Amino acid sequence: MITYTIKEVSEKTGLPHSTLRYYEDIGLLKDVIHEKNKRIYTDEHLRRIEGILCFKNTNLPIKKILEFYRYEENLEEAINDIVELMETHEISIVNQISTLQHHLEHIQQKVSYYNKVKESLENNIPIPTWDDVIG
Amino acid sequence: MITYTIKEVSEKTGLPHSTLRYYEDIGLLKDVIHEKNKRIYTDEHLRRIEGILCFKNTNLPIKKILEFYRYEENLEEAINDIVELMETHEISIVNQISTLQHHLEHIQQKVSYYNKVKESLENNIPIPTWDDVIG
DNA sequence: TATTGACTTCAAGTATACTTGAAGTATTAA
DNA sequence: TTAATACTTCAAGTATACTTGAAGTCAATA
Repeated sequence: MITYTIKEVSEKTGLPHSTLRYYEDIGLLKDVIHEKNKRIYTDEHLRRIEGILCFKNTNLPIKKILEFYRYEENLEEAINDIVELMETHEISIVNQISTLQHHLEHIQQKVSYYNKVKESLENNIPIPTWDDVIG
Repeated sequence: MITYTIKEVSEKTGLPHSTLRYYEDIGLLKDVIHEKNKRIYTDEHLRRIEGILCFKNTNLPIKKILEFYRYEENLEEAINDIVELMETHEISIVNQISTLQHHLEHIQQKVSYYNKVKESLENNIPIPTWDDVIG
């Protein structure tokens, strides 16, 4: 079986050692082998970390990620909870994307505007108003 | 001039009183009029809060938002900084969107998978593996 | 054998962004 | 005039997610 040191896992996942230990402390990473005072990780741990990062990067709070894995351990009893958690999270991501897209347009307008301002200042011509550029 | 109480601003912006006071404390909201022991807000404040929320909702940290408004007060000297801040932020938002879109696909697969699991449990048929549903 | 390097634990500290609570003030309604 | 309402200040507390520091362990090389 292929195994990894904490350093290798850290490099592969981009998570610092401290975070890997922290995730283990709070029960997010389970069954990490402790042998001769060293942690040993397997591909299963790497997959789990990938999953954690997917949740984390979509702004699911750690408590909810923990909940998800608790449910997964009792799939039969918790199937409704797990489906609801996932569907709610899917909606959350869709909403996050549309919020970002909406605000992106506004930021792009700002980029336009301040570039025009910059140009005007460089050429010593009057600074445009927001409405000159955007309105 | 149209003015607003803290309550009205809170209702219009969705920000609690405490947050409006906090933003004022840290210098994010400026020139709020204090009259007869009450705060008075104008449409300019509302526009400023809109801007703050645009930045906040796109995950620009408060320190950077403060920086932006400090730059804006010295547009001529800080035009390069402000353009850089905005362009960097634009890129950040584009990256956030694509990260979310990428992870959304994975979450949608999970939704599919757990819905199949749920169905199987309800019909007393064997639970599919991930590869059965997704692979 | 000693020292180096890579790990270990555990408690305490940090960063960000607010929120809460206690005590006070001003305006209005009874 | 008293009581209710709606605000006010300011310090301290909270939530989330880690990070840091000090002191110790283990195996391998000098």
